[in-house]
Amino acid sequence: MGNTAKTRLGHIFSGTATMSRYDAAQIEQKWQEAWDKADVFKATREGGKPKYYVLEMFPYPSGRIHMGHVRNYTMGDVIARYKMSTGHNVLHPMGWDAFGMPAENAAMAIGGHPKEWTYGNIADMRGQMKPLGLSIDWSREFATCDPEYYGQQQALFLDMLDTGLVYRKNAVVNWDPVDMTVLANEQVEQGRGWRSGALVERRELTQWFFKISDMAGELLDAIDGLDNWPAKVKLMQANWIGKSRGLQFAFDRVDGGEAIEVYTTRPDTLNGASFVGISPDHPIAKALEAENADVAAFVAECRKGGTTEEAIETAEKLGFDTGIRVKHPLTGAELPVWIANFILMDYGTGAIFACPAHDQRDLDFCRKYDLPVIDTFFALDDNSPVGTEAFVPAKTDKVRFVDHFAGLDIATGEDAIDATIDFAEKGGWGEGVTKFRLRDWGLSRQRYWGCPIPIVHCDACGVVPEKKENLPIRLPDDVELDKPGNPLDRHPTWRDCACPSCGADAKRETDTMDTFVDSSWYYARFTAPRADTPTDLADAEYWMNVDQYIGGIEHAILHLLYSRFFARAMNITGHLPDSAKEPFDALFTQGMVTHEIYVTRDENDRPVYHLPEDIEWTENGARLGACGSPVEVIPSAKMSKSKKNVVDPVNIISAYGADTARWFVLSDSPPERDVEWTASGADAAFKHLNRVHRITAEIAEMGDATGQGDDDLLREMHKAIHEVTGGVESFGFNAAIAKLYAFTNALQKSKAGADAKRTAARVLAQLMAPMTPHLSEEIWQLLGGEGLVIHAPWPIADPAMLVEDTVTLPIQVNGKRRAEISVPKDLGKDEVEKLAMETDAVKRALDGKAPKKVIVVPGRIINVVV
RNA sequence: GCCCAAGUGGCGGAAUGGUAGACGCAGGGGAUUCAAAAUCCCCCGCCUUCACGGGCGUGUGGGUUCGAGUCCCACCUUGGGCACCA
Repeated sequence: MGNTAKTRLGHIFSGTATMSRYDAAQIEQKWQEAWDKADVFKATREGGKPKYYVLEMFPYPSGRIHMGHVRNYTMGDVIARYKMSTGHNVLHPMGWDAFGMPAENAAMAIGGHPKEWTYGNIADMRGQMKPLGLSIDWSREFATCDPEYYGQQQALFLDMLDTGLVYRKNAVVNWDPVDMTVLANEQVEQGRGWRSGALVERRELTQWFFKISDMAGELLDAIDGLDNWPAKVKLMQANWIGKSRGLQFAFDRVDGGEAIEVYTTRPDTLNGASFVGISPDHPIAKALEAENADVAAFVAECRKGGTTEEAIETAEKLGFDTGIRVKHPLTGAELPVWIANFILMDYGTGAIFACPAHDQRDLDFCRKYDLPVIDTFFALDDNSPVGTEAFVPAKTDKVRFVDHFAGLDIATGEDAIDATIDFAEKGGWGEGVTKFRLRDWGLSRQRYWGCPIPIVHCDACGVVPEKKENLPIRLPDDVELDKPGNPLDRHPTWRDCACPSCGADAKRETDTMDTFVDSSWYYARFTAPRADTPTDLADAEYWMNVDQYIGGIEHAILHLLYSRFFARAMNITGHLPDSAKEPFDALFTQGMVTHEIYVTRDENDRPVYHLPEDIEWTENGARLGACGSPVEVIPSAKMSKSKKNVVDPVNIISAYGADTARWFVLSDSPPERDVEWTASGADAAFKHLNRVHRITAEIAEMGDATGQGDDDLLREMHKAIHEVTGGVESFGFNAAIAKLYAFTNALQKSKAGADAKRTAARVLAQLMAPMTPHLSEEIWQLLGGEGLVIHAPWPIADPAMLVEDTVTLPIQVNGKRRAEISVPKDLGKDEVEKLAMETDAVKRALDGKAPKKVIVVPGRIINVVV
């Protein structure tokens, strides 16, 4: 329980007001029961209403909800409730992304079973989430670790295998040579295994892959149609897919061996080639590795370190001259072939030609190994040769080529590339090709707590898919998790099975699926969560697509790209209609919840972190409540357990109520940016809700007397309707709330009569209902609103009430504001200019002379240039 | 290393290329009260001025424009992602 919050607010509750006080706990329980009783959040296809599907990225069941969840689900709830009140059948489901490593880690660290740990956490989190009053259809809830869910996922896998979307090949993993186990990237710390501390190596395993690269072009082209996605996410995805056009050609070997195919996106720099580089995983490197101890040692050196692109890109550049020589296709010059650790086998052909003058990596490499650097072009105004910095102009910049083979002189990089590809194709020694950076999706994981891959290995038949009637292939419960490695691999009997093809004794695949598979189709499953096929087409047809998807920007690439792939795969396999190939119509990426960090130092000057609720504030700054030691305050960062800068939503809800928590996370920052949780901000939110409760209760008790300024109040009301509606529809929740503050101020100050005030207060309840649904129901009832506010149709602003008769125009002199005038809204340009020229400020600035220019923007501004 | 964002008062932030700082917090002053809390009213970017006013001001440096927080270029700092964290 958050003592700080309770103490801080004790005084609010101790008031002696005769009016009933704002009792959040009582109000929230009362209205949650009313909603349950009326079953208002059950998604149905009835009534001929348009549908609206709002989905927040489902949580990993860590066991505790955090403020990030509160923010994420509150945003979705605002949209869902708003859409309910605008006449939609709303689908707003919740589930659990329940497979993954933390459950296995917990089992290893504290004992127990991943299954029990996970389902226990789900129960806890559901219990913490329900008090938030979210408009969720809980009857559709599922966890990805339910056999009913992952069995359907296995069926999907088999269908994808049938259609050629799944295949096997070798791929590298992080290998811990001490624990003899595969490590996740997260488990590699500074190149070492997190438990053993051993230097990690890259090792090849045969693994299952989804053929996402087949759809690279389509996934890229379809980005254009994602009108309601953030531009930055679309750009990140486009860059990730990485379409490039380049030249593919071969270097003939001097020794007559098989030619080396290379791919380059800068064929125009072929004159500057100083060596040919191949990946340590290139077939030629592998062949040499087998017969040459020096090569084997070098390649082994290259395989040290993790598999991440970051590790490979930032590693020190290493090279080995193979002694092989190739012929430059144009000049006939001999070039050496080097093995280089920064060349990826996965991209292009796994071999390149290096042009050090115009590529920084190549240049660093050539300087290190003393290879020649040949300039192929210069800037138009600078002939100096490349030194330590490669000359890499934008492809749209014009440069001057030196003695170019395709006859180029001054040209842009783009034109030069096209001309070179043309030249090579005409000469018959090369071909223009389009390639993608996107690699196929490796889905095999050597872990227990995931969806088993429904495959059987038979000595006679080879790799055989399991029969659908045998699904789900369930995870065994009796496993030992106390040692590293995959417990399925060492289970005495689970692997044993009959071959689905010939019936002979066979062995199950022991790898499980990447948890990204689980989250790549859950949105489709929510449309028919109990169907005995992956989806029910009629339900999918009605509810898909997700109209509004909401989640963290950290999922901008992988999760969203994999989901887009899966929707297409499900369409091909008959589980989704054509209309649902692109599953998320609109995407919103919200920011994180942050908090200040409080730290003291131990005797060794190491930081000791403290929870916000243990801090006291004095005139001299922050100190520890218990002992009074001064505390250093570090600027806000993402809430994390290790830094203890966390505020538990459960504490906040019991101190202030859910409506305050919801109001605050929406009010203080634009939703796409981070929000800093502050105790004073939460207090302010709570005080405001108290004030709304008090004001509306007073209005409810007013007599029917007429007052002054009814029309002004109603104008304010219509403006509030207009702006709050716009704010909600455009995810401007903080702006909508600012308007609600202003409208509340206007309502409080207004001297209007009871009728106008009640009308305005009921509209206030409606406008606040998506954000503070419990308080809104209470006010609505108090003011005699009909039924539940969740069922009341959203108010519509009267355009006639939104226009002002006069406008205030600022007058600038040379772009600086010097005066303002108030004029009728429709006054003509010439009259406005005349009035402006007569103001003192303009006369003073002109000093009797004529202005150079006068700009009048009607209804906006006047600028006099002197 | 590569890709993508974000930087505005003491603080969170607002602002279709058109009055920078809406709204909220913190702070100051006042009303109410025996007193306090709660509540209500007023002030509140920085410098300068008794005041009227003037100058400066949206991370830094340039540019486009009658006019730039907003558009363009370069840089700095912080955050997200980099394919086995979810």
